[in-house]
Amino acid sequence: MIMETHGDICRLGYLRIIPCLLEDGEPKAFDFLGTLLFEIVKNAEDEDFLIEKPIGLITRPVNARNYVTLAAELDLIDRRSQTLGNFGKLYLCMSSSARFRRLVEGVEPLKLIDLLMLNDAEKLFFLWALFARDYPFIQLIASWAIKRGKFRRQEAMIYAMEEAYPQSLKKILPRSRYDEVEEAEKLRERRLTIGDKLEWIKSSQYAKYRHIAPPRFEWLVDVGILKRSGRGKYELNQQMIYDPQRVLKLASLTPAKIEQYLFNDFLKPLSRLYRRASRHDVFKALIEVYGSMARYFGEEVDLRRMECMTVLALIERGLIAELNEIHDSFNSFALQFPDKIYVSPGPGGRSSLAYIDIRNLEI
DNA sequence: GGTGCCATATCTTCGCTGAA
DNA sequence: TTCAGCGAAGATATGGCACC
Repeated sequence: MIMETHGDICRLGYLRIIPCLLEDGEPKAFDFLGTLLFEIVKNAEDEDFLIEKPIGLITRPVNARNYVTLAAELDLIDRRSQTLGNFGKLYLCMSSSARFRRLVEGVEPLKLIDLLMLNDAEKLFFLWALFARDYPFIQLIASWAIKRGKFRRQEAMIYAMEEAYPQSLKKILPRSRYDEVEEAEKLRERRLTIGDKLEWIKSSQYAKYRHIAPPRFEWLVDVGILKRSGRGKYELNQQMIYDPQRVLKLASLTPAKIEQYLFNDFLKPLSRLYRRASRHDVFKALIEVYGSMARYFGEEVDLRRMECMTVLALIERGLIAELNEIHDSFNSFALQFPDKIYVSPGPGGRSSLAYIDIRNLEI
């Protein structure tokens, strides 16, 4: 679960720049990254887009820095080494990252709308990262939001902080930190003792609410589940590419089961938007994804992750294939080219590692 | 009244120095 | 060589305020 958030960090789109800043492999202090991020985005203009009054814009180095912290929480950055984290490496394996590389290199400027809006593959990527890293808080919030359909921010904050937050802490914190759970369970009681609304809004408890709950609803807007319907109001996004019932199912799963569902049944509604990938498409995408992943993770790459990334790579090309199909294809390619494609057990036997000799493989 | 943005106080970690 | 003490730098939590 993401423990550090700030009211500023509402836009996931900015996070795509951060892995590109770390691609050289050199460790970078968070303040330095924040300054770089600020310098890159400060000149992005877009008068048409600004009419919609988007929130969470980077306007100062200090809020750019808060985005760097969020990137670390989402494992785009590895906090200890201050280099690329696992999700940061995975994002760089997507072809969608190319334009942010060019932006960082100063080759191609981008408009504000390009910095903030995610394409479908990126929406799925961030949904994956959020549900994996903010478990179980984001799941509870997403379920509540879908069941409500339409709601005000105030009521959403109350639910998030007084129900979802204590439940989530209870699930993830060890017994030694049970006092934090007990503190969270008293939030409602404490709020109710503050009679005056003005006093409530000025209270430190309200300040805490503002920094923890609202960004999460904005993230659900960015991944396409919710949409803003006026100041401080949200509703279900009727144009969402997903099926709300499948989002509810996804929100009920433990992190270990998320990938299996997200990249299989969850994708079925996308079939009406994308052309079915052929075996040749799948093979080509697998080889390319392997090539990218080998660059960041070494020659033996996590098979499951490679297959998930292949789903995203196909969506980037306007094609769709589910994880099970990709897995079957990989197995048949491994049988066809046993000397060039093989799988070995990963550390601890939990995952499988794939190796593909791409130099001598004819597609 | 509610929201979004910005600043800063406080806490934590890191790294250097010198004494044992 | 180890470790305590200290200052600096970095990280985090919270509060204030302008504006809608």
